[in-house]
Amino acid sequence: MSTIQDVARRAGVSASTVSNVLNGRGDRMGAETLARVQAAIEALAFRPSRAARQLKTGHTPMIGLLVPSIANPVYGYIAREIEAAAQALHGYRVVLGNTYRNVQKEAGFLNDLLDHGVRGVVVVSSLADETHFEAAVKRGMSVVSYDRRATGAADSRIDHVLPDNFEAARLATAYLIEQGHTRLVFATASGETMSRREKINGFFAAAEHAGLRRAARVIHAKTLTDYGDSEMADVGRQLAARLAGTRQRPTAVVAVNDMLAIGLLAGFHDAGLAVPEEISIVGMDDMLLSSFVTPQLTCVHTPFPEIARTIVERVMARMADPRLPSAEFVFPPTLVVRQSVARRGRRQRAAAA
Amino acid sequence: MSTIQDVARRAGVSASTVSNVLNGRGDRMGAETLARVQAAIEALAFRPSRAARQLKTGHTPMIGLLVPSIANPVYGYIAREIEAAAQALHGYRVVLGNTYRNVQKEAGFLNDLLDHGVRGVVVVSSLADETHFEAAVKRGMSVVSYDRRATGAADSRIDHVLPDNFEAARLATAYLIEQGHTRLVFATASGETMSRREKINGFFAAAEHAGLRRAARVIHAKTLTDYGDSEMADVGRQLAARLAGTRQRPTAVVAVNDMLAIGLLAGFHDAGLAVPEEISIVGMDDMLLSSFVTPQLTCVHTPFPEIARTIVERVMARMADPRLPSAEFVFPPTLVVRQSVARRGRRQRAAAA
DNA sequence: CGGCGGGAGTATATCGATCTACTAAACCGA
DNA sequence: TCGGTTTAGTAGATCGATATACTCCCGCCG
Repeated sequence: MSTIQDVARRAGVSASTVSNVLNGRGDRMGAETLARVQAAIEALAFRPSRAARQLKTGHTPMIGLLVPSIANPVYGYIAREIEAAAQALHGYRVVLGNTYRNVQKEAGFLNDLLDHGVRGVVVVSSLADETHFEAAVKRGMSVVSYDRRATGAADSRIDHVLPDNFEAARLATAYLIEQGHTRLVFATASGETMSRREKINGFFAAAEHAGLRRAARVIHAKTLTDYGDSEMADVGRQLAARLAGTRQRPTAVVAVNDMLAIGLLAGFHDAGLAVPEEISIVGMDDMLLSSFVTPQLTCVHTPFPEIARTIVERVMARMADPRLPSAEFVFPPTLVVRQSVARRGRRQRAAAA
Repeated sequence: MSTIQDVARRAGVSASTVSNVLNGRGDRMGAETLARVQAAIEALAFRPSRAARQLKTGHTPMIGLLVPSIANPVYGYIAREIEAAAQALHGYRVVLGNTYRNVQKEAGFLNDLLDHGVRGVVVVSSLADETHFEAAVKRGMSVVSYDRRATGAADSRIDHVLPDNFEAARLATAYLIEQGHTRLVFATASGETMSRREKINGFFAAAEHAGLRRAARVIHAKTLTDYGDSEMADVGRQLAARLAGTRQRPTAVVAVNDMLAIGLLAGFHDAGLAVPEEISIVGMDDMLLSSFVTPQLTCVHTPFPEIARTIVERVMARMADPRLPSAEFVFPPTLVVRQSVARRGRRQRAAAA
């Protein structure tokens, strides 16, 4: 590995001059000197050491990315978009950490990033408690959070990017009602994240609006760890088993997310209940696989690529100016109709009664 | 952010002494001095700068992780395991890169890692051409490759960890034959990676062994980009459509991986073909979602957690001693029987004829 | 009493870049 | 011809740690 000194020597100039070339200040020297330096850089295949650079400048082109578990396809999808945007648009690399929704792990990751001189981080779907992020902000970290709303602390300097979870659930529920469903269930994992809370509110709002508040209820099941992966699908499967055995079975269920919806699909299939003929399902997220399950999942779409771009732009902006007032970016959901919801007319209702 | 100098001043010692404390050489000083230094570190919440450390030592506790696309759930799963192992077992962080199976992107990532002083990298499912990795090795990088076999160059200093792909396909195919299937197809994406080649060989070997070589064939479809994600599932869906329309339809298909198998499931469903009653499917990988699709996917299991641990141990070992002779670690596959394969007796065959 | 070994701790060069402040020469107009 | 301004380029401090090669002092042995 050659250093800036080697280049300087070979080009017959000082290290300062090489540094100037490196940093786009080629105009501060003669054309021929510039050419000589460039030739030397080329010849030695010289690449400046990031560590040395960072030591002097305090910057390094990296951001952290914290997800509950990258094995969850939804987080994988966002992660891909974020990495791609950071890299292509800003030349930044991404340090990935699985947090398993664990405060210790999150705090540890943040500390390590700080040690490494990384000054921007994206936090995906973390728990409600934001205090460790605020500590990091105080130590100079720019934090952008995905899928969490701002908490109490008004001037926390943390940006929040998120889908409109209330509206997403409202939309899903309203669609079911429109299709003639009246006995509705919202299925989720126990453990309250912010987004779950808001989805539940949206669900009830839609039910209320249609005068079905009393026929709408929420069911949930515990997970061992609550960080996603196939566990979320497991929850769906359990919930489906429970619902299948119920008297006065609901005719439609709104799933807190697509992973859970996929679990419901599996569980209803196990129980011999046909979806959507006997029970309808709406998911949320619209993950890459949602159109590959049987039946194809009707769900609320989240615009992940746009969201990822916003997230990345925002970390970059905040790193450039940490005093930026914190902001919230809410993305509107849209409904994607596929095959997991059936129309339920008078006929079926009569038959069921 | 306080520095080692601040700590030294506060403890009334030299920076050297603080450095000694930091690096576990507390025995080189009086007990009371040690205590004073520790107190100062504590009081200032001092954490040494990685950049400075790295500049001096040439090391940084990070490895690179290169995947075709982290949005592909299978890669997400391995990535989670690798990150967890690197972090928990060695305190290393992971820099993630999506390569889209693109040599330029891979080479660029490798260069960036080298610039950052990262000296170990895990390469998942890359293309056959290994020359850019060898270039990185020459520049001091320790490379461990997953799911590729060693190429020609005998002393490439690259380790290879992989499932036994030949055996995996052989196992899947043998199982189908055992269940009475005779018209077999191996479904894959076009574009030859090493692992695909070996799986195809295993497929034919099993067919041959059963005297069914002439009834076995391979079909494939093009992908735009060939890096996984939902595209692999798309290929499956296309292939299913094609197969559904064939005279002398196969009775069973071996999918090159679970993502493609899921696509087949979707495609056959679209075409009104029942799986497994009318056509059976075996997948490979056993991804987290394979037991959640309908019907649950029978597939060959890959022991990802063990594989991940081996990979991590190997990068660490190689970073500790780059002259380690390169090695290959092959993991045996096992069959997981679920619901996507039906037994096919004389009766069905007669009916089909 | 002189010298030697070891314990406790420090001075200083170093890693590889950046950047501010400087110099030396050329140029230029009056 | 001289001071002032550009142009071209450099010296050297600096970022924050590490590590080698010291120093200083004490005790102990012969």
